[in-house]
Amino acid sequence: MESMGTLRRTHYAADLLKTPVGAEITVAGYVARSRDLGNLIFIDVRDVTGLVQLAFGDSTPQELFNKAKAVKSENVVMAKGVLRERSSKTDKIATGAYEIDVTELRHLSGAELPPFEIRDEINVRDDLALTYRYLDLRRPSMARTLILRNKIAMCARNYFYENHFIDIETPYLIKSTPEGARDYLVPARLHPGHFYALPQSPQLYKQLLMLSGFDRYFQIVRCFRDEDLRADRQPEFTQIDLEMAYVDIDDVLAVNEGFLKRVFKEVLGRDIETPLRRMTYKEAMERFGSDKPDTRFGLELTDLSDLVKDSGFSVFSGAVAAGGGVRAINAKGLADRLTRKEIDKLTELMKGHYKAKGLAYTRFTADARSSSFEKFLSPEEIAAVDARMDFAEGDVLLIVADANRQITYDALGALRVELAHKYGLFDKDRFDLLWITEFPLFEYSEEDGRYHAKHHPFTMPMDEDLELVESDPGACRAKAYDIVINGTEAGGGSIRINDPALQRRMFKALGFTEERAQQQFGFLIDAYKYGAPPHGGLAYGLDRLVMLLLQLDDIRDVIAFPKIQNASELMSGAP
RNA sequence: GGCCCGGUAGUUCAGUUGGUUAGAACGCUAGCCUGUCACGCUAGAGGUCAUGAGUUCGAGCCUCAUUCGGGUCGCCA
Repeated sequence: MESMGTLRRTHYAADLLKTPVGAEITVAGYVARSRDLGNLIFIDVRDVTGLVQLAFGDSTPQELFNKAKAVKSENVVMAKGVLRERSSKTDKIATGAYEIDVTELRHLSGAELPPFEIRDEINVRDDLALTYRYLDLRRPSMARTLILRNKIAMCARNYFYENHFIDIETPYLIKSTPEGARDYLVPARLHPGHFYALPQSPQLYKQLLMLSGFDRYFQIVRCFRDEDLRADRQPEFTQIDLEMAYVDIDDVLAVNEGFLKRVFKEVLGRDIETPLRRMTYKEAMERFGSDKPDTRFGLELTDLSDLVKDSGFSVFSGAVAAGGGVRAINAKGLADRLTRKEIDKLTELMKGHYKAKGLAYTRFTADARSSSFEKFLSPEEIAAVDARMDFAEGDVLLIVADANRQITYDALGALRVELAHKYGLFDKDRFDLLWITEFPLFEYSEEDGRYHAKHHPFTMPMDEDLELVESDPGACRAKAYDIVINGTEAGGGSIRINDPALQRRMFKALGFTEERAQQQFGFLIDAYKYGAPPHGGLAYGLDRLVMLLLQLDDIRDVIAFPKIQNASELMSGAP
């Protein structure tokens, strides 16, 4: 091991491209790979920006040459020398046309052999990579990802700052919230038996800031939810959180469209068309079976209830009679690939995961038209279904019928996504952004026998639905919106209630007694008595945004030190 | 909490119907090599087949349990 002495880095790998040949420069980093050709040695040094090749040959003094020979993988080195063009170039790496003719090499640190090779091409077991996450992070793709994440965060900061949003920190040790996800709890030493909760979001605080006169608030903030993990869900995650006063829906969406346009331009160099498309919750459910529709492909749902309600197939007629419905997808042109066996697999998926009773089908190949249900239908009914579905040779018709309409949505919504991914039915290079609006204000909980707030209890009802809060809560729509990108919810928000009287009605509809509302949200209810401008906001999942922009499918790939499925952290062993 | 998938050399994997000494590639070690860039060539080291029990003349392979990891449903206002 040697010290740096007076040597200091002058250039990163990426800087080579804008440095004149002949310059004397110093680089530093890890030995990614060395190639010893006998009387010629090449060493690839990796820094956070990329690779640079060190060359040792004819002009290298013997002592220096021997030193270069002894350097092993992942050792830390610093090298000074003259930038020159390679006599044989490669376009496989960014700096492939250049190398450094080394005059001085410092061997700053040895290194044990890492438990896995540090290369992007290699696919190491997740748990091993995460146990040695600090080594995993040396991989160039991880560096690229975290640099890009930073760029997105900077872009958000700049944009919102320029638009007069003020970054204000909100507390992490807060009062536990009654509804929603489970809270992480922290014991309060000075109050034995009492606990703080870690915030699921800064929701209440950002609303209070609007009442304090900070018209526009913004924060990139960590949030915590003690729920099970998924490929796109971590127990602690980062939100780009914002709130604005003196606004209605259109104002919030417009500001955020500006942000999205800028992020896509700055980070990916892509122009997205604004204003973004908007779709109501109702339309999204009916056409795509989901409140976060992936609109990069078709396979839309079609309601067949009216055509088959009197049919001899009791599964169909029964579902309609029970108040549910019969919905279908036409898997256009997939008859050859979607074999009977594949359909059976999909049926199991629908039954197992989405509570569908089954999956009715008609498969129309050049050889035959086979169906699980057509024998029960009249020729007129079949013809009517064909016409509505635009069903023809080469297609497969897939139908879910259920007394519960939601099940037909869930099952077919998942089915169209499954089909599209399995058979590559969309352009992977495309980005579809849209707003989903007019969410239901309430959601009925069978378990609790009462309505829950779908977004949160401070969400403003739509102006024309105000009376429905009492008369028909299930039909009442909210001033709530989600931003959906390629079938993923990237963010969401709402306009908040700023009228104490309306807030009281809301609590009442949710089954809160006056006392309970006061106990849990007293400070907030009181605050609204002292003058509250109309306001609303939105929060993005930063992790998901990074994932989407980089087209990654695991949220752990965009977080430096993520947790695994049981919410522990393999490297440190927490908790 | 339910269901599904997986654990074989440092790494990624193969391993036939249960049958002799468990293989490959990469990595590692040593030697040779003056333009490589996944350098090449030669040789070598490296294995409690996740753990435990069972079935069997015989188990990497079959059974059960445990454990670790992954996916998914519930859950995620």
